[in-house]
Amino acid sequence: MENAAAKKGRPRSEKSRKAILNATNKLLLQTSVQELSIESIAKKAKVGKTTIYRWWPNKTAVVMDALASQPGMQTPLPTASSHHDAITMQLDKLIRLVDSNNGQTIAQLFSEAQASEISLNIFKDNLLEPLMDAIRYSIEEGQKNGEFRDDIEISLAADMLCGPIFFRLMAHAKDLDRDFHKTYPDEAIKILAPANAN
Amino acid sequence: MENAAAKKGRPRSEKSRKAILNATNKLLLQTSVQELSIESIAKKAKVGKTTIYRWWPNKTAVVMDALASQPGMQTPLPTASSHHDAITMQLDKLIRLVDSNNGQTIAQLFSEAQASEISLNIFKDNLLEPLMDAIRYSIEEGQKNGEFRDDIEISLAADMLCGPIFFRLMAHAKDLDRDFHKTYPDEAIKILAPANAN
DNA sequence: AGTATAAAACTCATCGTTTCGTATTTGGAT
DNA sequence: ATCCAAATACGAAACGATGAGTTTTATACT
Repeated sequence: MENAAAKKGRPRSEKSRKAILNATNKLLLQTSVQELSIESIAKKAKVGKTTIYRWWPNKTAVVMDALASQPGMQTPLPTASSHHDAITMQLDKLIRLVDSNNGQTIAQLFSEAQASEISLNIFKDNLLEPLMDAIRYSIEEGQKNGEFRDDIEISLAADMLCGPIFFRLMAHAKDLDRDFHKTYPDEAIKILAPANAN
Repeated sequence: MENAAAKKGRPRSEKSRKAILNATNKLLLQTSVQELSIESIAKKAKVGKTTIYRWWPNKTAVVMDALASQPGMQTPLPTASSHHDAITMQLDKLIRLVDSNNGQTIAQLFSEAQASEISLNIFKDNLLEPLMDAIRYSIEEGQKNGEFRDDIEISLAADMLCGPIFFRLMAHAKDLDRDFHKTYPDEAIKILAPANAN
């Protein structure tokens, strides 16, 4: 359906798309994802509601796109000299992400995802899994080369590294402070330290 | 307003209250907290919508009460022989809680709390903080008597113990499986092991 | 006598869909 | 190249459905 260069008619307006994502980002500075309505986006973007519904399945998808469209969301990590460093850098990046203006939005997206299977998948595919995959990969490689202890399941270790960050974001975001930034990654990675180390 | 034994007239109907909480619990087996409407509760409980609004401030409060009214939610922990054991038992209890029928409901309540300050406080006061307080207390005592290392902040350690459980509940509840039950508490508490141990 | 109750009607907001007339682009024919 | 017709996206408006939270009223209970 998506192939077939033989397609007539008017193409999707890139102008509308940008206006919509832009308006979404602006509105998110003032309201929560839950309070945000498709109608308000349409109004702010000076666009018909139909246009939004045509291109996105639901609100979560729009917000996710809007988030991704922000500059700075796509910056790759610098290469690390060890898997240990790679992981602390990834955790550091995650902490900065949830402590930014977008932190609340991310928490709210994660929340929306609890009510709808579709939203959960959108959230996972676009944000959570890429992040977790990278961490799981680093854990696996670090286990292979002996940097980490290998008597812990990879998926469990990844949850133990990332879980507390999301938990703090949702339970008491105030405490995502400088001290947490500084101490958490180093503290967390200890769970992977080989038994003979320390 | 709530005191004053000198009150004439009809008192609050305990029958209505139970019917409402009961209906809420039943409906929660079929729908998410987000989808649950006060109207549907009223209808199922054969009660006027007004009655619900008179006694609870919002949906979160009703659901919270309904959850607490279930048998098994109030069971105290057996006394532990050490703070180490106390914590693993508390973690075990938390895992059983979120892996029960109520797991999804708890995740959804946590989610609702992200959009509303009132809901967040209801959730924290009734569920999260009692739990976290107990764990923080055990950490503190264990640090005092030398059972745990004391070069980690109590609040951080508590988040590192509980965070992964909530994270798994919300991100991939399927993996709250028997293996997780069995391995997580023992694995998690290692973060508190003294440096010379192992 | 006083108050809680169920039921119903009400206002208001928003959702997601549908309809409609218009604007715009494309591909093919000339 | 130029024009035309088909195809499609567009904004605006209206729709029915749903549910929130309030108000009213007559009734039941203590």
